Parts: sequence; C-alpha cells; structure tokens
Amino acid sequence: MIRIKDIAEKAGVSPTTVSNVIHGNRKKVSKNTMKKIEKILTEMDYVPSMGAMMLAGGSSRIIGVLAWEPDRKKYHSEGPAFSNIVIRSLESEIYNRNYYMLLHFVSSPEEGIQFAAIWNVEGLITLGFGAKDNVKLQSKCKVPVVSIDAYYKEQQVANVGLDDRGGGYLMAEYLIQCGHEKIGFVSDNDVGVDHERWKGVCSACKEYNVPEEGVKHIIIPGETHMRRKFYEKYLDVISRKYDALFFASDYYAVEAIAEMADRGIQVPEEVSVAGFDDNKGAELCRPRLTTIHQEAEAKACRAVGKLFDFIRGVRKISMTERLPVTLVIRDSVLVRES
Amino acid sequence: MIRIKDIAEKAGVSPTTVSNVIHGNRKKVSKNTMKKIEKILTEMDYVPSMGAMMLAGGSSRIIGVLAWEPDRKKYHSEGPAFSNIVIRSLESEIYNRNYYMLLHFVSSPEEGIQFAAIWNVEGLITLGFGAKDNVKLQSKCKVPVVSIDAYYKEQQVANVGLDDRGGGYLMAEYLIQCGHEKIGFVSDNDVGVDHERWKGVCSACKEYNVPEEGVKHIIIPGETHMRRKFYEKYLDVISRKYDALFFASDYYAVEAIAEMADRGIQVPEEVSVAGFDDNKGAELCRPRLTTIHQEAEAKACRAVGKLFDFIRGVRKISMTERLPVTLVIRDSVLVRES
DNA sequence: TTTAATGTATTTATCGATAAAATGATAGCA
DNA sequence: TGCTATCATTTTATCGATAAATACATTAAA
Repeated sequence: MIRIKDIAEKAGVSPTTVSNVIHGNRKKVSKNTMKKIEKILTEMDYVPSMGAMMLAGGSSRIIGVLAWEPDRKKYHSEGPAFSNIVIRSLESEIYNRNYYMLLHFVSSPEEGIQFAAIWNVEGLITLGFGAKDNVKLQSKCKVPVVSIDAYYKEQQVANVGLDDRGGGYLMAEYLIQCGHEKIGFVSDNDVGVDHERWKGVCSACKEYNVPEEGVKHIIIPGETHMRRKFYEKYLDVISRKYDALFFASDYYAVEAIAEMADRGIQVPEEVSVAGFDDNKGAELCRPRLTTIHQEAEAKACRAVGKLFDFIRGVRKISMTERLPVTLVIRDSVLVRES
Repeated sequence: MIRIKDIAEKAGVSPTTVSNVIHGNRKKVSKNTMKKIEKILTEMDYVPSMGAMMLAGGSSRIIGVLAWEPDRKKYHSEGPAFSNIVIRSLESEIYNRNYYMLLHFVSSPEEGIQFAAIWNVEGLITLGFGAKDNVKLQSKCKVPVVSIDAYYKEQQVANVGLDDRGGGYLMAEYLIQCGHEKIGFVSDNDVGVDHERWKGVCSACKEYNVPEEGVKHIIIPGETHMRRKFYEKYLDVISRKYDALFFASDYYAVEAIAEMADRGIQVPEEVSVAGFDDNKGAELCRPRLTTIHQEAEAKACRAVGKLFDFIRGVRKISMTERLPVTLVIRDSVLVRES
C-alpha cells in the first residue's frame, strides 16, 4: 500500500503538502509543487486509506442507506420492500459526489442509530420507515436524515416522496370520467403513502359529486398467504360489486389481474383495474395496466441531493419535496363514456 | 462519542484490557475484570469506531459487493441486472457474520480494484461480471473474490452458481417429453450462463434423438428497444416456426408472452413458452410460466459462506459450487402427448 | 530453593492522514 | 532600515484502537 508519506518522500515535501494537494487546497500550495505532486500521485497510483481519513479527518464519506426490514428471518417469503431502481440510483448519486453507500437492513430505529455511530456516517437515507421510526432515528442521530416516501403530522424529518394525493386524485378523476360509478380503493393499510392516495381518491369523488356509497376503501391483508385467502373468498364478490378497482400499488394490481384471469373475470369488461407506481410489471401484464407513473430515479436523486444540502450546510432547505406523478392510460380501465 | 479509553478509566484498567474484553480474548483477561468491563461497556453503550479499527487492526469488516454496470449513465433505461433478493440475502448473510456490505456498481474491473483498496475490504463478491473481468479483479486484489453465476475455462476464480446445464437439460427434456419437435432456445448471447443452459438443451436433444433441425439457438438483441424491434419483425415468424420457445431467462419469457398476447398468438396452444429462473413475474403472468426454479437466497448464502471460508483460512475449499435447480411445471407449455 | 511456566495486566509504538501551530522566505510599505 | 503582511511549507500533536513487548505476581516443576 502506498501512503501519503511515500508520495511525500518521493516529491521531497512534507506529508501535509501532499494532503493539501489531494484535497485541492489551492490556496495553500504553489502551482509548481501542485503539479509535481499530482504527477507523482497518478504515477504511483495512490489510493487513500479510508480508515485513516475517518479517524484523522473525522469524515467517513459514507452515506448509510437504511431499508426497513420487518423480520430479518422471513425476508425471503415476502418480496423485498425496496426497489432496485431506487437502490441503484441512490448508489449512483452518492458515488457521483465521491461518497459511498453502506446499505443496511434494520427492523428498529435503534439498529440504525448504532449503525450510524459505528460507521460515523455523514448522512442517512431511509426506505420504508414509518413516521415514528424516522423521527426516533433523527432525534438520536447528529447527522442529517432524509426519508423517502414518509408522511409526518408535523414535518419533523426531511422527506422526498411523491404527490401521492395528487396521484390518487388523478386516477379517481379518470375513473369517474370513464363513467365508473362504484369505485373500490384497495390497499393493505391506511397510513402513510396509502392513506394519502386514498385521500386523493376521496377529494376527487367529492369534486365530482360521487355519492358516499360510490367509493370505498377496501383493506386486504398484506402477507402473501393472507392475500391469497382474501382473493379466494372475496375477489369474485368485489369485482361484481365495483365498476373499478384502484389498487394502491401496481404490485397488488398485477397480482389481482392474474387472479381474476384465473377466475374468468374479464378485465376491463367486467371490472376495471388501476394501479399506482408504474412498475416494470405494469407494462408486462395483459391487459396492460393503467396506472400512475412515478419517477423512481428522480426520487432517489432528489433524496441524495437534499441530504447533501444538509451535509454541505446549505441554508433554507425545504423539509419536504413531493415529485409530480402522471396518469398513464393503458388497457385495464374500461371507457364507458367519453 | 465514548472511546475505549473512557471505559478503561471508569473501570480502572488499561485500554488494552478493554480491547481484549471486546474481542473476547478470554485467555488474556480474568473472569472478574471481564464481567466488570462488560457491564460498563453496555452501561455506557460503547460503539467501536470503525475508522480506528481499520487503521489499527487492519481489518475493515467490510465485504465489497460489486455489481456490474455496463453504463453508469444509462442504468435507468435497462432494468437493473441485479436481483434484490440476492442483494438482500447477501447483506443478511454478511451482517450475520458481523460484517458490513458496501455495494458498488462498476463498469470495469479496475474500478473494483481501486474500490477494494480504498476501503481495505476483506473480501469481494461480484454480480454480473464476465469471466475475464473476474480474473482480472482477482489477480490484482489480495483479498478473496467469489463470483456469482460466472463460468471459467479454467477455474481461476471461486464461484457460486446454478446447475445451468442441468436446468437447460431438464427443461428441454420436459419439452421433448411433451411432444414438442421444434424447439427454439432464445437468449441474448452465447456466453457464460446462457451458453451453459444452451449446452444443456443440446445434450437433452442428443439424448432423445432430436434431429439437428429440431432445435435451434435464437439470439435476440438484449437492449429493450432492439428487442421490441425484433419482436415486431420476427415474433410471428418464430412462433409459427417452433413448437416451443425456451427463453434463457424468465424476464424475456414473460415479455414475450405479453407480446404474443398482443399479436393474438395463443400460448400454449399455438406455441409453448418456457423460462428460466422462476422470477416473481413467472407466477404473475398468464398463462403461468413453466420454468426452472432457482434458490436465489441459497446462492447468495453460499457465496458469502465460501467467501468467509477463504477469509477464515479454511483449507480445501471447493472452487466452484453449482446449486441444483428444479423444473416447475405451470401452464405455458402444451402437453401434446404423455 | 531455584527455575520455569502461567496468568493477568500495563506500556509503548504504530496504523495513515490531518488540523493547528510554527517556521521561514519574500514582498510591500512607511 | 525596520516592520508587517502574505505565501509556502514543515512540525507537532492527535484521532481511537490494537499488537507486541514488557512487567509482575503466582503457581508448578525440578
């Protein structure tokens, strides 16, 4: 391993000078030595020791990405909660800033706090955390935290997410305009993102004077086997009862379309299906899924941007950012009237 | 931040003793002091400084996971090459051993080498690397490397993968037994994993005396837009020309099924479709995809296991490990005769 | 009793890089 | 000439943890 000391000796200068060159402290080094050292630096292809940098400089160049993991032992049974597009974009954005991503799955904020301390991370990004857990994390960490897709009563933690309410509104509006009179909004909970999407649905229904009984929030259990049971029992029932089923996530929508195909329920003739997120699966299922499109890369990108605003001490950083979403009309919603 | 020194002072011992307690060097510390220090350690909830450990101890407790990234700027256009099940399992297995995962996307082995040096990683796992790049990486790194899903002429780098050839054989055999006489194997290249799968197909065809013209390797371009063009031009043709299309990956198979649905090509009545991997999508498409199932978690698990065998200096480590795969019969292959 | 072996704990030097303080040289100005 | 200001560079101390060397009892063996 080549150390700063080796470079310094070769150049006939002190280690500090080399260090200054590496960090581009132009004001402290003359142009001549600058060039000379830079040349030697590349010649001997020097790589810094992060351990030493962390210790001496106090900066780790590490961003911790914490992904919520309800149960470390059962992760294989349920599909991973994180999107790999997001992970990839996060790493990319972090690395572009000359930092590194330490990805860690946790099932409590405390684990995250310890993790941050051990590695002396300079910032944290959370995925799939609930509001309370984000708040707890932030309160016990000195470093900035940016959550993705979280909702807070008071905006205690910085966040980047989508205009979920707007998306819910957009889809509900479209469904109404297509002539659907009985709309079911399907999700596995009523908090955070899903709650907002539902709120959006509600406000569209109000706007367009859909009667109270014309729209309902159907909550199905989230675990795979429970969901299957639910489908077996209720899928026929609800697809007869509603004109359109708006699923809070494409993942469920695609699954439901498949289940309906098995039961001979025609989509969209018998019941229309809509989703949210515009997953890879949305374009691959038949009928193609009408859904709300989100820019997952942009979300990751902004999250990292915001985090570094905090790290660099930029003033007046907006605590929350909601990226716009768009309606993508495909084939899973029947147009009854135009 | 609480340092070892603080603990030592509180306990009235030297830092070294505390360090020994932390590392469970039982032979060097008496039971009494052991207990006393352990108590203080938890009371003051001490967390070690990784920077210092890396520097002083020379062990970073970091495993680098390198995911191949052909083009850093275009990653959003193509679906990520890595499976999030694998990522999750890797992290889990690594963390279980009290190590941490640093995930990094690279588009050359050199980047990986530099990355390993900077962080002083204790081992590397590669995803999506070609054989040559793995070899180059290994040759320039002092730490052990375990590749996932790679194939070598001579086994230069440790590897964990699947019995791809066996899987190819299994599926081809099944197709033949179902009475299919014209089989097309579809992939976007003929190296590594796909080559092996194709070899498996060939040997099954030989075994069952399928004539030369009864089986063919069709290579379609891998990039999304090129693939679409290919489908537009040739999908009708090849689905008329073959009884069964065996795609080297579920991802393509699912896509093809969707495209066929658009063109009114009946699966499996007009043409049978088979895949490989047993992705999430395989169960979600209709007809359900008949495919070769792999244990992605097990693969990740074994890769980490093997890497730590190297790290711990275990003797006689097998250079390569191929996990068995199984045939999953669903609905996308027509049974012509039994 | 002497010597060796063992167990327990401490000292000291070190890992590689950096920030802060100190040095020295040069230039500017009265 | 003498004083300050500026620039370029070096010295020194330090970050937190650890390995190697050392010290000092105590016990066991000769």
